Amino acid sequence: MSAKLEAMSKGERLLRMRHSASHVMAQAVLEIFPMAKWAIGPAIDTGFYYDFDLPRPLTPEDLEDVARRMQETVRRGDAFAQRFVDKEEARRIFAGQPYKIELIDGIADERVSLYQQGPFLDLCEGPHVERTDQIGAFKLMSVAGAYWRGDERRPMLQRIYGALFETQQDLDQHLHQLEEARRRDHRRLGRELGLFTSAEEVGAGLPLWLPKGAAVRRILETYIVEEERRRGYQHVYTPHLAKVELYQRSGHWDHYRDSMFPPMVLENEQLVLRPMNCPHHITIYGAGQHSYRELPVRLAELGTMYRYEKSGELAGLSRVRAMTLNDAHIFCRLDQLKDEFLGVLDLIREAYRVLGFRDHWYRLSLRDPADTEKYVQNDAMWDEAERLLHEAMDETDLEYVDAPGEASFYGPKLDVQVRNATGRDETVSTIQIDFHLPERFGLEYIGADGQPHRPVIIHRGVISTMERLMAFLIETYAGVFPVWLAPVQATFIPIADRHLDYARAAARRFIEAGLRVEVDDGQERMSAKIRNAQLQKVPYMLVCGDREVGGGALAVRTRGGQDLGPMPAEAVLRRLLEESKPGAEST
RNA sequence: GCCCGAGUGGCGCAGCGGUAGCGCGGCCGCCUUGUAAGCGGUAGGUCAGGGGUUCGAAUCCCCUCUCGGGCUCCA
Repeated sequence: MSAKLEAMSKGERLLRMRHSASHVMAQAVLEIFPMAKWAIGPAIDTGFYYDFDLPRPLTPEDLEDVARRMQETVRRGDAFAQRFVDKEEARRIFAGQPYKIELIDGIADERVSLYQQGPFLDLCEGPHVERTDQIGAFKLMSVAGAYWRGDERRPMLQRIYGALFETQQDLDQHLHQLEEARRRDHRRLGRELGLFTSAEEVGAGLPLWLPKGAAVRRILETYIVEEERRRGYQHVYTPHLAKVELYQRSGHWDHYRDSMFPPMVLENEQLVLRPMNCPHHITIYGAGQHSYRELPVRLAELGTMYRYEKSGELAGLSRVRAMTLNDAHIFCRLDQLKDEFLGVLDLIREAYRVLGFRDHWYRLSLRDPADTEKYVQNDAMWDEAERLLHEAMDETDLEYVDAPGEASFYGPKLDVQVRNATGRDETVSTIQIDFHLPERFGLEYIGADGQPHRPVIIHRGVISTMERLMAFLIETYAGVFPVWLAPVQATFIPIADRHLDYARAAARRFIEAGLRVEVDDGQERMSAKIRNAQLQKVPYMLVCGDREVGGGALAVRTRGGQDLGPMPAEAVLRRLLEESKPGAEST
């Protein structure tokens, strides 16, 4: 490494290495396809990519060929040389390269920057390393389709992704992390642990919860409903469909129709599956009279809803077409808004603590000023809601980032983004301030002045949809659920047939006490039963043999591999009950 | 939805023009067992579905469905 490179921060150096590698890759691809058109090739988090317009799809063999050619360029150690030309000259150089021409047209300056290494000349601002032998350790990972400029109406290009790190050791570590992510993947663990499944005949994006997955879900639902009850929420039940008129009134029909299943037409009405629960809850609020004294009204429901997600967007449990949201709508006065917002935030933080979510950040999702058509038209309302959100957030000690363009169609929101096993962020919690729907539905409360006033609605989801939550939990714990969440908390393991009755009677006691246990009454050896329980990540294995049967004991083994020896059955039961409280640490 | 790749018994895989195989699991039997796999036997597949090419297709081609990696979109 040169002194100049060494003087840089590691981040700056990596950026240059990765960006330089993308040029080296483009050179290799052009050697193979001289007629190729090439687009852009930036550095990304873990490496780099470059987009190409090629005469045929790339194969894995092509990637090997590209990598080989890249190594040759690296070996030569060609210098990266920058030079500047005026736009006219640049257009001549990149004649026949429509993507480059478009990029040139988009540059404000009259002068554009070019970089050359060996025979390869590219439109590029840099920066780069000095020579091609300084790009570090890389591996070409995959070929993917990507729209030119991320616009689905524009041509689909072929993108080659590469991973790149400073040293082979760093690269190996990264590849190892990817391997680890695959090991934690909720789709794989969901099958191995018997949590959920899907069936071609049922349909894409329509998961089926197996008994063990359903057990975990029930615990989560019970936990959150109880937590909400303590915080003054009232739970309701509402149907999963409604007349299309309801969504015309709410505005979903105008702004959200692409994500809705088409209407079912029968007799004289059209019914649609609901994509959101708010209209139903709003209708409940609107069905009665409300005094300012009874606000806020907090209506909650584990609301099942249906969204038509494009087929290519579906993914395991984290992106589905039928989902149940931990939903609630808070109807309050303007002067209560901030407290209610902070109350929801507090609930979110408490839930994350209990669930063990650590890696998350706060995103203030605002309207995109450049594309206001996507949203309901009411500038004053948007400005006020966004101002209030900022104000409320600034009152907390939380850091957050503004994200223009991420708002919901009816209002801005605070999203809590959680990082999953594959390193991708997804929204788990959301708090939305809504001045719009109260207007559309003519909602009112009677104020102290005896006059009708308009309430504000806070839409909020705390633990997300049960589907996405399940996916996160599986990945967070790599399937090793804490005792309070484990679908099976203990497996009783009788050593021989003569211990079966004892094991069953003991298990009965545990079940009556509210615990989730099983008896492994198979014909295998004890050690095979232990192995099975280990693979299923059952927290406790309770061995029943001659030594235990006499004294009312259970030989306790933890899934951590610890043999705790015989313990009184009652002591084990108490311990399990203690660890079954929401958020309890498992030993 | 778009680009690329993949679908073989419940699961993991082999076979890639000439009559469908392995491991795990399942079932039956034997063993009666002490902290991560006891032994033996046996059943189970319209090779995702449909169409085509061929004397012959799991293998080649086309369409559909599902899954995966991305893009766009999103809880």
